Amino acid sequence: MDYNFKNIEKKWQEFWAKNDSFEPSEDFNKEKKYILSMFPFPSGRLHMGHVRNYSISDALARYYRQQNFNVLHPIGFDSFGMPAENAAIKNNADPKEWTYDNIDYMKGEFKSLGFSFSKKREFATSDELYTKFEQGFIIDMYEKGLMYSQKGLLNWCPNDQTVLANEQVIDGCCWRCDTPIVKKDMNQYYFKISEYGDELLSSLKNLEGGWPKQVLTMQENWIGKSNGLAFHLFFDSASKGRLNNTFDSFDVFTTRPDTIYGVTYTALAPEHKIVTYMIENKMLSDEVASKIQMMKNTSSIDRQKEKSGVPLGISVIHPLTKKEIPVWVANFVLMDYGSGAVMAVPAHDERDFEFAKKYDLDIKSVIKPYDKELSKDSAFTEAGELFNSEGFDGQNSQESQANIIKYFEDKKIGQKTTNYKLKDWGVSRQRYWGAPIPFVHCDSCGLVMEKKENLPIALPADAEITGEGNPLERHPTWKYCKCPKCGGDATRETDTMDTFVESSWYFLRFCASEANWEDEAFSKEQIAYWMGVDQYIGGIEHAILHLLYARFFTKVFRDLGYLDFDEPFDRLLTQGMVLKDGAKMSKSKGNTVDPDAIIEKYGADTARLFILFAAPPTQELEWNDSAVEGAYRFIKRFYERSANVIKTKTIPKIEHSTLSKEEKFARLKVYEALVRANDVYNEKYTFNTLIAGVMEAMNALNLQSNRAVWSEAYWIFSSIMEPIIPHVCYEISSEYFGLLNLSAQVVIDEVFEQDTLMLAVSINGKRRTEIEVSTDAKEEEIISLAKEAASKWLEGVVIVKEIVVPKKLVNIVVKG
RNA sequence: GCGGAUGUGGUGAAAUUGGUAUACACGCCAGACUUAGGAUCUGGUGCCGCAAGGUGUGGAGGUUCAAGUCCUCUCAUCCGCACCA
Repeated sequence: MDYNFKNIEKKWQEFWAKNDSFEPSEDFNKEKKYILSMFPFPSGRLHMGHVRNYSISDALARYYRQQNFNVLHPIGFDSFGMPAENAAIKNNADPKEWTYDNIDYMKGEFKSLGFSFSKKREFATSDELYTKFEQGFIIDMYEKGLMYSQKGLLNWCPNDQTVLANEQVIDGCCWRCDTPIVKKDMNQYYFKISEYGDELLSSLKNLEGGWPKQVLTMQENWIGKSNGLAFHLFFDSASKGRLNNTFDSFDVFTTRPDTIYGVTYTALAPEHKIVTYMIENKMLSDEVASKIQMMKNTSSIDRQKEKSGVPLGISVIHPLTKKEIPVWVANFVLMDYGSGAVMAVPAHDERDFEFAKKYDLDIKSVIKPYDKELSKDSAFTEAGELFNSEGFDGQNSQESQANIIKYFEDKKIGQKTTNYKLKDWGVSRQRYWGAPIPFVHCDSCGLVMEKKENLPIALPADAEITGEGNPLERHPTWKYCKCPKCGGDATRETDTMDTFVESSWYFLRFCASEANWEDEAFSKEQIAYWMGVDQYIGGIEHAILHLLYARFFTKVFRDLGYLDFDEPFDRLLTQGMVLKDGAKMSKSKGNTVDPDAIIEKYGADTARLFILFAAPPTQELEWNDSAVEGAYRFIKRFYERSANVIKTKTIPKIEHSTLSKEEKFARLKVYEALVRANDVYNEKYTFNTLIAGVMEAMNALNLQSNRAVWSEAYWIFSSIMEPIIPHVCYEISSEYFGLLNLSAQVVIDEVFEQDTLMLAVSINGKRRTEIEVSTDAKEEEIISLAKEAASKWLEGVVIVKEIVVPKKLVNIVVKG
């Protein structure tokens, strides 16, 4: 009866593989559950974060299978991306070979962990069959006007030699290699995600309850909606002349129209087109021009250190007071928000104040607090009462905002406007290992979409990857093609797509059964049945990027008519990180624990049990070697004590009333564990408490030796623990129960019925003693028992009140 | 600065949602079995105290018969965003 995990785990892994145990049914009348873990990048080996991620989803998938749901629990590989190319540069490897070798190895790891993934729906996003449909979608999006190309200032990573999306720039550095990014003027393709900004924001409401609050807030902040007033500031005639009449105005946006009368200067971003024009046409002194150039060259982090600016020597007219206002260039004005220009109200905005103090600009107060004096030493940024504001004097900030906007609109000099921080998603990358953008450049037809029947446009196998430039661009033949429209000589687009495009629809592809893979990306019917994902599980690091893009794609696909819902993921669980020695496991810190080594030493069940027992899934998990041993010991005991079980094809019938106290107690604990298990799998996901409940019940079982009680307990345990430690549970279940117990378990009430129960007795809320009372004892009876037991504490005091909380306690309130 | 969380034994963590604080596990201590134990089993283990008892969920107040849980203030830590006009 030795616990030989190696034999047991191998045996059941082979059994599951041979029986296709985890394939979803095509019967769409069954109730479904779609359980999805974020798919991995095939970096080579699984790490503990993966093991945690898939242990959680596997537990849910296996539970729902037992409950007779049709369960889709797929896995795939997010296999395009730069590490493959970097390996190619470093080791002269073929990115494709490198990727698919890694995938093979990781599939072996999945198997050795006993994860119940559907095998038949596995794919890698670098599969040409996946690229084929993705390219089709891109063409659709372009034709629908949801994708466009534009020259613009882009985030360029000099190390990775590619453009990055705004979302991929962290603190001014590349999200992947931490190299400071530089701005580069390039042509780039964009998805119009900003067009969906409002819906992406408003439908976050529908995710409340299902998604962690933190993620909702992060997305809300990222979208960054703000309402305000936009208007033109017109140059005075002298300034217009200086600008050769090329410009007569520029736009500004404010969320504080109530401060409009306090505008004393305005500021443009260093990259603003008027500034560029003035520099190019030598309208500024060399000194001023070089100062502006320096601002442009300064990274966004350094720009935050100190405000600086220069006057441009031109002025605009205040739209209401008609006064002249100087125009400055200021380093704190961002080109990519609003119009790249601001009206400055130093009296009521901290930045404007700081800038005005530094350059000795006018400060004009127009709002005062209701309850105190206006300070001259700082900006008053709160709401208050307007003054110095002509017809709006005396109004409060809030009402005046609406009134001032209306005034601008009535006079047709401005309008109510909504601004978003969310920018369009730049998706082209100058890299090899990605899905080619299926467009063709033709001298006579311009930009032409590839014909869908020619898809996929696959990568050439013989590209030279050196880390410099774009391998597709440099390939001797790949880019030369015929124009799909006129048939003339043309060239292919050599940019590839951001890998986040692949992960934005992979969950839809999983809904397609293998039989249809060649013909369609997915069918509407299959999608309608399987979507939305009932439970999505992954790391918080995807809170913005992936999860926002996937939501965007879902809405786009809806508008393209591919599907009929608005949000892809009904419930989201963001798992905590796996730590060792208080820090995130990482190769550079040398504090990693290799899953393969743990499996070799203790087996997959131990790894899974430890990971789910050590902390609730949403919390950080500290790796602890001796606690792993503890998990192993529990499984070993669990297995060895199954020797007490009698073989049976049904759950044993037990006459509860004939049992001893210990036997009754053991049954109580067993059924308490079952109740908790249902609660955990359906609602709470706190697997640690479920496991604790089973351990408690095991401890209680050990105090008695009734083999019927043991058998009933194991019938239930090997069912409710199977989602967590499947191999050993299958072993026990097949040995004693013919695998017939791996299904929904019925809670019986009689075990919870006790003859007597213990009530705590407290005096003034302080626990003093306890009493045993029969379950049908009357309240007076209980009180008198309690008084008797607590007599010691009742001498010389007056009883004010007696409170009986049924099945819990008696509280006696005393005075004196 | 704005936003989101989290603070409970030596450690990871429980607490049926206002009702016996510390379940379960790790660690530690003791005992048993052993030639031996880093195996296994049994028992103990919040803190102070010989005990009676006192005290205890970051801190200070409050509501309540009763607060880890609700309210007010406050401190600390972590995370995200950040010159967004």
